[in-house]
Amino acid sequence: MGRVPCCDKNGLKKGPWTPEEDQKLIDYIQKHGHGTWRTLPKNAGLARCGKSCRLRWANYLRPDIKRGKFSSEEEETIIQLHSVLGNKWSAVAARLPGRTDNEIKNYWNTHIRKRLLRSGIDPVTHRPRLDLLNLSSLLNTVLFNQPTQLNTHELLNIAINLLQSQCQKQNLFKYNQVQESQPNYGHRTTPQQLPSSLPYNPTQFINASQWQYNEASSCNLSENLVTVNNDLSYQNMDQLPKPSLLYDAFNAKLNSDQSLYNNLDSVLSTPVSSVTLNNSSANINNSTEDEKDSYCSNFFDFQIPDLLDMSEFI
DNA sequence: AAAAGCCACAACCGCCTCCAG
DNA sequence: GCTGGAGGCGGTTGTGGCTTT
Repeated sequence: MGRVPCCDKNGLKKGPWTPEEDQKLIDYIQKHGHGTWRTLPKNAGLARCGKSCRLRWANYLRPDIKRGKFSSEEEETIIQLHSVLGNKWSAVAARLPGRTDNEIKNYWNTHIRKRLLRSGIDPVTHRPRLDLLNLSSLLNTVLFNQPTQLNTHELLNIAINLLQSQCQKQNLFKYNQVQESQPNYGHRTTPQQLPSSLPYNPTQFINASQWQYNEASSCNLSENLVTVNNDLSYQNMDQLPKPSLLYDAFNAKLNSDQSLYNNLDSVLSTPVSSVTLNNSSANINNSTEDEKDSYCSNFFDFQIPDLLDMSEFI
């Protein structure tokens, strides 16, 4: 049989509220308070159900509602709260004075969720969507300083793994072709000078005068989960890696153990569902604006189009 | 200029929890 | 302890306005 409806809907109006209805509801509540919502419509002379009245009041007519565009601060607050509370819109709204759960929910679905997706962030887990990542989007994230939960090294590391895996799978990328087609990449060391042992360890490609780690990081793959152990911390932002090192590392990996790539290939052939980051204290989002500026200027010195062209080999 | 598509958001629906009787 | 009503909540839909074709 199901549940009895909250009110008798025969003859009750639905749809958008008219200004006259709004005024009746406001006048009644200001005079008597809302009391029992079920009996309010009749007392206020409204042909609506109590539930409709309650929603109209709570989401639109309440005097303490702040209307208008969400500020960037409010947007950031919503994202942070959502990462902790999930779709508990009423709980999120309780921490944003003047905003209703319905308004926040709508704003999330129409604006924030889409923005996160465009940035490669899963709006449910607030983690990068590795199943959608490719080299150019990764680099765009780094180069244009878009919000991300991965730091530069992690992005480069994953980009290398993904790119290599896909190149191996499709057999479209030939080492010699790259070597011949690439112009001078500034500080890039030649592939012959790079070690070919695996697993890939980024510290092997580091010029100590440019950047350094306290500890090396690692990237573990198992079934649908990628775990990036971020046990490193940067001495300062100027010591972050330059994208040219991606090319170096990439070349080095092309000479490396096939078995690892076969393993990567099998792992990455199924969509990766999530990423677990440990100790992400080096996240650039925690940096000051000056540090970010310095950090970005390093990248814009690099030949971005040439690097991005590498994605065409995928 | 008209039709189609897209977007934002108010409003609705159904399920859940709480609590009084 | 059980029942049912009231309110709360989150997902979804309807619709009007704007943009694109």
